[in-house]
Amino acid sequence: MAKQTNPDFLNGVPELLILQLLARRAMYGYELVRAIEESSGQVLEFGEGCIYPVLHRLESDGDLASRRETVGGRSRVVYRLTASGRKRLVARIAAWRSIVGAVEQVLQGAKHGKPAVS
Amino acid sequence: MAKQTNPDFLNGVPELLILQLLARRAMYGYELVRAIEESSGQVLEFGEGCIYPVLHRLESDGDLASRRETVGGRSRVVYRLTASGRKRLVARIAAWRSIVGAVEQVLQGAKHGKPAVS
DNA sequence: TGCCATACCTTGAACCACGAGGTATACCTC
DNA sequence: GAGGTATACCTCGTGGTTCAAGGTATGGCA
Repeated sequence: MAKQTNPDFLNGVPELLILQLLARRAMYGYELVRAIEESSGQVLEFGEGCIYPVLHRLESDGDLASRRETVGGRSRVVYRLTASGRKRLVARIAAWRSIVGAVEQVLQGAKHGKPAVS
Repeated sequence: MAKQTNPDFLNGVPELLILQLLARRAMYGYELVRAIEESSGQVLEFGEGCIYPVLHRLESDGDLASRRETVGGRSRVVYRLTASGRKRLVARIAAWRSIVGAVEQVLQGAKHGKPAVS
């Protein structure tokens, strides 16, 4: 049995990936959903109900700016990274690498912390 | 001021580390709390309110077995990994590496998924 | 005309880390 | 012997986050 609750290791990962992808080029929500799937080799699949709230929160925090665009009669909301968002991305990546490094350290049974980054 | 909400990347990490540390040797809750801090170089610090519920859940799932021990008048609950828990650890590590690999792939801007593991 | 893909959004539930609080015993100091 | 600190266990409530499901609307295709 052993119910698997939901210890997926995703937490802040959508935000990190959104910031990273938008750092390369401006995109709209629906595009981001599939860009994450494709770019991760179908390993990471976030639904729209997960992506949109993050976009709205990041925008209200000033980390994203949106611009309405109409292509072929279709209305899209295109997001781009602001300067503030770029700083947030750098901080998030640093935090991510710190966590990953620490977990790997435990998994490999290291006894003493090493100052060197990967 | 760009509130930092709580996008720590910890989710299932306590469970993973507990399983890993108990795979090496049996430990009790209070010991685990500080073993995680020390073993991760003070990067990961989980409170007791986070560790104990995980221990109880893992035990009720049959992944841990507990044994009461009295040392110097002090009562401790020592946990050890069961066969089921060992399988869970292997699965959790595989999931962890899969996630980390996928995120790194996106961060490095890979376009096509590669079949090879890291 | 009907169907699917595109494109956006909201809502509700479940889950998890975390802080704060609570109990009890041993050890050390005063 | 009185008081504080460290050990050792536990529970509760809160907040943030993922996620499935549902809802709306338009364009292209058969």
